[in-house]
Parts: sequence; C-alpha cells; structure tokens
Amino acid sequence: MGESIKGLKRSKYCGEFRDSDVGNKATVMGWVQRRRNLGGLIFVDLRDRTGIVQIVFGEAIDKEAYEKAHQIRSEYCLAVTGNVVLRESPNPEMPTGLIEIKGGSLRILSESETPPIYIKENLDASEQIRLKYRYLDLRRPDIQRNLMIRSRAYKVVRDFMYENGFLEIETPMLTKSTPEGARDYLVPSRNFKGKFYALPQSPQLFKQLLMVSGYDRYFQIVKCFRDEDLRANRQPEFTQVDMELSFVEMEDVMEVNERLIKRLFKEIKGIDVEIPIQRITYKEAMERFGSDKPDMRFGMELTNIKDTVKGTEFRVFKDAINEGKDIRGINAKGCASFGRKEIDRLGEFVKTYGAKGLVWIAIKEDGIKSPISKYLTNEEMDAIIKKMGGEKGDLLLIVADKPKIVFASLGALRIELGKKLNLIGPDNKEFKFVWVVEFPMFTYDEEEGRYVAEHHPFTMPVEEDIKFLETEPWKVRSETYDIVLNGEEIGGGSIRIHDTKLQEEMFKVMGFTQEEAWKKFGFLLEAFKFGPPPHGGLAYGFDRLVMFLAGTDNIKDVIAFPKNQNAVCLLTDAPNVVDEDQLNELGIGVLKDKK
RNA sequence: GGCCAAGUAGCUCAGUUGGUUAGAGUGCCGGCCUGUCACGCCGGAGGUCGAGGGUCCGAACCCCUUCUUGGUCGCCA
Repeated sequence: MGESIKGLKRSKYCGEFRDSDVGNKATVMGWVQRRRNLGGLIFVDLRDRTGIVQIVFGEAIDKEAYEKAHQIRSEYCLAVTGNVVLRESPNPEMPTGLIEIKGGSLRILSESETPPIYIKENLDASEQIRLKYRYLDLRRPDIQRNLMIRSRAYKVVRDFMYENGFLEIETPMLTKSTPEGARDYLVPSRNFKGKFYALPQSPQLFKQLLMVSGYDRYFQIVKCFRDEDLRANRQPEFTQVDMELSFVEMEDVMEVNERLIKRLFKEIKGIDVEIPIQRITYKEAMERFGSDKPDMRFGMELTNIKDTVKGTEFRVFKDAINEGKDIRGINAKGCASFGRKEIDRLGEFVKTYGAKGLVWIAIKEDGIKSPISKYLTNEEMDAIIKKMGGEKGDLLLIVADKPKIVFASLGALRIELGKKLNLIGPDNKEFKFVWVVEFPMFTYDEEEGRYVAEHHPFTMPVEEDIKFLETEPWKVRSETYDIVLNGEEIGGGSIRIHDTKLQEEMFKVMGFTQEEAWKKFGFLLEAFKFGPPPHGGLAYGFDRLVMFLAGTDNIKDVIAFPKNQNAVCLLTDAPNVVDEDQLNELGIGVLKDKK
C-alpha cells in the first residue's frame, strides 16, 4: 500500500522550478518518468503536466530516502521533499535543467505496474493499445498539450461570446428524432414503451426556438451525436460551438465569426488571420477546385475542356459529350516525369471516387506522350494543351464523367497531388481560410427518389431564386456559408426561414405532405406562428478547430476519451449488453443477429 | 456495405525459396557502478506467430474462412 500524503503540501509544479528557486526547500509530487541508478547515486525524473524535474538520492543526502529510492520504478507516484540546488552537471536541454532537488525525504504515494505503453512524446504504439489504456496515454506530454490547448480554446470562445453579448443556454440531450440528416442515437423511454428519445445531431431546432423567444444572441459549447461511420476527423459524439443570432443577415453572422476566428488563432497560436476572410460561391469552389471545401493553399485548379474537344472522334470524350457529361482536367505542373506506375496509381486513385479512368497527357522534352494521342488530331491535342496551360514538363490529367464524379475525383486528385508535391502537408504552416457561400438548396437523392436539403430544411433560399422552388428546385441557391480552413470544413451555417408559408413550401419540394411536415416539425411551425424574428446562425466542429490549433490530423488526439473506428470505447468496452431486467423495464427485445 | 493495409515477445518491428531450437531494439528482472539525464557494463526471463480449417514429409510464410485494428469510398441535413 502507498504511503500517506498527510502533512505534505506541493510547493509548485515539477516543470516550474528555475535557478531562482535554489536555496529553498521544496516538496514536489508527480510520476516517475525515469530512474537512473548509478550505484551511489539515484536520479529520478519526476513528471507532472507541466514538465519534469530531476531528483537526486544519495547516501550522503539522506540515507533512508536513498535506500527507499531503490524500490522506485517507472510511473510510481511520489512525493519528495528536499533542497533545490544547482546541478553539478546542468542539462541545457530541459527548462528545469539548471537545478535539481536533493532527495531529503521520499514518500511512495502509490506503486505502478510496468505500464503497457511508454509515457513519452511521439509514441508509436498502436491506437488500439493507447485507447485501451487511455488514462496512461493521456499522461503523455503531447496529448496533455493538446487537451490544454482545447481548454484554452473553450475559454477564448466563451470570453469572446460573452463580450459580444451572447447568452450561454443549454438545450436538451434527450430530444425528438427528426428525419433528414444523420442517423440518430436513440434512447428508449421507460414510461412509454416503444417510444424513444434521440440524442441531438445539433441543437438546431431549439436554438431557433430560442430566437422566437427573444434570446437574440445565443451560444453553446455542446456535445452532438451522429450515428454514422467514423473517419480520422469524425467521432460519433463530438463538440460544436453553436450560435444563433436574430435580426441579422448573412454578412452579420460572418462578420462576428471572422472576429472570433481571428481572436482564437491570435490567442492560441499567435497567428494573425486576415479579415474579412475571402468568400467564394459554391459554384466557383466546385468549378475551380472540385470541392465545396477547397484547400486554397495552392493552385492546380480544374479546367473545363468540354468545349475544347467538342468535335472529337475520340470515343470516351465523344460519348461523354453526347451523354451530357463533363470533361475536366487538372494540370499537374512539372509532373511529366512521373513513371507509368505512378500514373497508374493515380488512375486507381480516381476510381475510388467512381471515375472510370484517368486520361493523361505528358508533355515531355522529346514530345507528347499519351495513351490517347492516336485518337486525337494534332489540332485537338494542341487545343487541350493550350486550354489547360500545358507547358514542357507538365502532366495533364483528365476525367470525363457525370459532373458529380468529375468534381469528386479531380478534387481529391488535386489534394493528392498537392500532398505528393509537398505543396501542402505537415511542414506547411499556412492557414488559408475561405467562406464558401450559396450552396444549392437541394440535392436530388437517388435512393429516396426526392430532393433533400443540402444544408438543412430550415435554410432560407436566396430571394431571387424562390421563383424556381416549384419548377426547377435544383436551381435554387440558399443563404448558406461554410467556413473552410486548409481544405477542411470547420463550421457552417445559414440564415433560416422564419415564415411558416415558405417553410411549408420547402417541405413540399422535399416530398413531405403538409400532414407529415406538421407531424415531424409541427412544434417549430407552430412557434413560427407567433412572431418569429429573422435569424441565422452557425456552428463549428470544435474538435476540428482544436485539431488545427494543436497541429494534428487525428481527431482522437484532441478528445480525452475517443472511440475507435467501430464506435467502440476500448477503455470501457462500450457499447455492451445490458441485463435482461433492464431490457424488460424498457419493453425491449433483441433480435437474433442474422448470419 | 465496398476497397486498401496491418496483426510475430509487455511495446515497436525483422523473419530469405515452405526446412534445425522464431530474432532485433526497447522495456522488464537480477548484479556492478557517485553526476546521470534515452546513463553505462554484465547476466537472465519473456512467444497460442490474432483464431479456425486446409495443402504439404514439414507452415509465421501458401490457400480458404473468420476476428481485431487503422485508412478510405459510400454515409455524415
């Protein structure tokens, strides 16, 4: 059993000692990073969340402590009292390297088994083992640094929001399942067997109701839940910075958020974000970058060459034109030297996005190399090269397919090439923000055979497009704005509809009858009968924001207890079976898994 | 649900064409060592090669199935 802490007070954190402390008696508490036993002397590096301080035990210092120090092992939890002295052999590499603490008395507060992972920076243990022993993983300085950044980010956000007149209001976690959007996490009701609450995908409807109630600037830092497959930047439960404002237009929401972003990056990273942040429309983003979240740190934009090859006999292009498909390409500057294998790999890459293949034209020193040169006339080849700005040394990459596939594959290919050519990547310290505005109101869902809201069903259409609502809904743009940083969507929002008639019309386009709409969203439609103010808002994926602030590309690095790819918590082993009694109480039976 | 990759000592990995007793680094245990700081030196323990099945005289290695893990496409208003 460990020794008592009774009567001991920590003088200060391990990492805080400096040569100004020399001459003082100090008590430190922390974990053993490392023990170095030199025989007559034992050095112990003691660690807490601020850093490391060296303790030295020796017979001449204190015999009892020295003898006890032989028991010390890695990750033992200790309290040590002794004099702070200058080291005989200082270590300029560490902040506390000028001093050490003489081990006058030692209490082993608790012992530790040999830990399954090392507690050190840049650990290369598997995530599986790290998540199982997450409490040990969380002792590591790099993760502690991330969580401390996250903590500071909460504070900066709260400070800013309070200073700008926002009220922090909580909304329910047990709420109603609504159609549209992600799959809900459901919570069974004990009182009403067969009925369920849903965990919120976002506080969307509640914050709109708060606007109706007159809390005209609301914000919340809040957990949200979506039961969809995970990614490196996606967890099933994640945190939003959610806000909503009344009596505003798009520009007002964007302006306040630009100031928030500026403040956040200044206070946490010391970076000056230039505002206003550039804005481009969804249409422009797609046509130039093949993405609604373009990475603006490099060029290599898409070129539409459909008109350029209009009269061609080349089968792939000709068919594409006849079928109303798109033909676009990107110019991979200086990549003509790519080997056949590399180009084939790019071909495989675009196939994962549904493209049938990748047409390539390499403009080499000794002429043009391309698998399609024999199908194109010299004039056609020259026209393509001219249109795409091809010069000696360039590699032109072209995809012909449905617009959705062309954009998806070329957009992804552009990012892939950017990484490959080191235009973007871990060494790139640039932060390029962009607002992407005016998303289409609807996309056609082939599976459901109807239009669904691109953003969400309460988004205000652009006024001049309202006339297309019934006739050509695909033309309708919306009053939306996504804020994108280095090719990642970090937040997004919209101006909302505050008119029951218009809202009902939207539902109609999405194939809901008035009855269905009222059944599902009646409480909102009802509320809108009572003088709703014009309003709009925005929500950030807070975890993603912190990823940027912490400089990591894995969302698990900024969440204390994340889930693995199968949404399992390896630490607690959730989800798990529950007692039959619990199920009975809820009126729930479990179907046998069909094998 | 699809695709790609991985699974060998506590941890990170190597393991040739299928061939003797499966290795390395690190960690761990023991011994020596008074200025280390990834201490050093000497010695030692430690393996269901993810699991199951198959081929073979013989399987960590080849085949099939399955499980786990990571990435990704679909999905994520």
